[in-house]
Amino acid sequence: METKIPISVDCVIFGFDDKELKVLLIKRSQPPFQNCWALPGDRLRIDEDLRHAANNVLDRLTGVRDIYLEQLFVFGRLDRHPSDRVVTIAYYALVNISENEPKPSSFASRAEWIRISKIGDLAYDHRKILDKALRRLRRRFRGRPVGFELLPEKFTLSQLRRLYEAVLDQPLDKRNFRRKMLKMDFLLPLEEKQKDVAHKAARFYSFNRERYEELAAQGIRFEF
Amino acid sequence: METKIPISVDCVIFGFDDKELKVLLIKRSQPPFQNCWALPGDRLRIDEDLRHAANNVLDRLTGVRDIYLEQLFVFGRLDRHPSDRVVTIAYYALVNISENEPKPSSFASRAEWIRISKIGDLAYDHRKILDKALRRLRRRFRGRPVGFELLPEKFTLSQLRRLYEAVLDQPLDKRNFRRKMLKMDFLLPLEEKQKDVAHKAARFYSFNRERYEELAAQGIRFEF
DNA sequence: GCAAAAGTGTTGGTTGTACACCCATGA
DNA sequence: TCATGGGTGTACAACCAACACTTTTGC
Repeated sequence: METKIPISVDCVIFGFDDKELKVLLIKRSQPPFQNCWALPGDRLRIDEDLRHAANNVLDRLTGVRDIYLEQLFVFGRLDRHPSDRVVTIAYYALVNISENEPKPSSFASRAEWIRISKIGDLAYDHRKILDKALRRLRRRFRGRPVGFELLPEKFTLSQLRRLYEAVLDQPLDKRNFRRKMLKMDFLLPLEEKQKDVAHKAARFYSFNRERYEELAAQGIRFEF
Repeated sequence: METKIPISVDCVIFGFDDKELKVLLIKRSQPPFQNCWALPGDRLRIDEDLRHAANNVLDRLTGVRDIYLEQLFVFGRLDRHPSDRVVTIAYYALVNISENEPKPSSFASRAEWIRISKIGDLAYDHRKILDKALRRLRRRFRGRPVGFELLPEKFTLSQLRRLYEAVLDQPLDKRNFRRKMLKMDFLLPLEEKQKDVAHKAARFYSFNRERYEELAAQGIRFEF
């Protein structure tokens, strides 16, 4: 009985443009699913480490590189691929859109940031993979402070709040949000403020990752 | 470039004997890692669905069958197998020890429930897999009411508390635990009480899964 | 001066935590 | 009658949700 099976990796890359949550998709230039939108993904080679493979695939198809990919789930239904049996390992990541301009290549004729709300069906079972990634993302946002990867280095508390509102898909009270976040004590207030805005300039903050790790190591729980 | 890769499935099966958390292990009768303890696991066949494969493997090696296995993680380091490259998909489950007496067969010379605290190193990277499963188990126990699978159908609140104490590895206040659990309103108090115990007989409860699903569907969060 | 977003406190209700004694039972 | 675990209540602290006005800025 055959026990060697093709494995692929697929990447769900989330970005945020200060208003909406987006995902990095490619348009396939080849069958199967020619001209369909799909998650960037390709076969795993036998000498590739899994996470490296995911990074390589992503780079090959979209030019996005060197990001931290986290394993999401394995999808292995017998019928998930139209011809072969292919087991796919899905990875996901959060990145800053403005620092990751996609450039299509290989079998991707296009590679673009697409708004979540505009995404319909995708190639293979990629829509299911995306939905799973979205559920995971929401759970993560409630359970601990993530998502700083989706923002620029310096951000205002309103930007951070809008991100949470976009991901959790619900409005959040400005004052309570601010208090809760600042109490956690891993946001570093900067001297710098917004400029050229038609309203009171907001203070910038940066995420103090070291402080966060320190607190997390002490077992502190950051519920949201 | 070769892109077909052997895949295996490994199962981390947790049980609880009213005192300690245990895991179902096999002793391998074949190389590699002959005579080492290992998680029950074997190759995935090309026509097997993933979860079925995990159930089949578990049944073949230990006789434990028809349990709900949840996907844990994929382990795919290039060096995790001494000769080939094998990517493994780990599954985990919680079962009631007294209803799942292991019977070794196939390449398992033994199949036993082993106390977590007694487990040293295991074959392959199985120790790492076990550690990951333990971390997941603890997180699950905090985040929602799980673990009823580890108990008999009817159980006392003390049994439930001892389970939580064993998994979370910390003592819990009797009164607070009781209040918190009962407030969640998915434990069904039964008329039946303990018998032949040298102290006041405790009331039995059962887990009202329907009520739980109903509450969960309403978006109620059960933090512990 | 107006539109737009920033920033700021208080209150009432809920929840979590710490803690100690009496009860029922079998040996 | 003693040892064992079952079962119960309260008080204080911490946390959360709801809510409105003043400030700064560019146009």
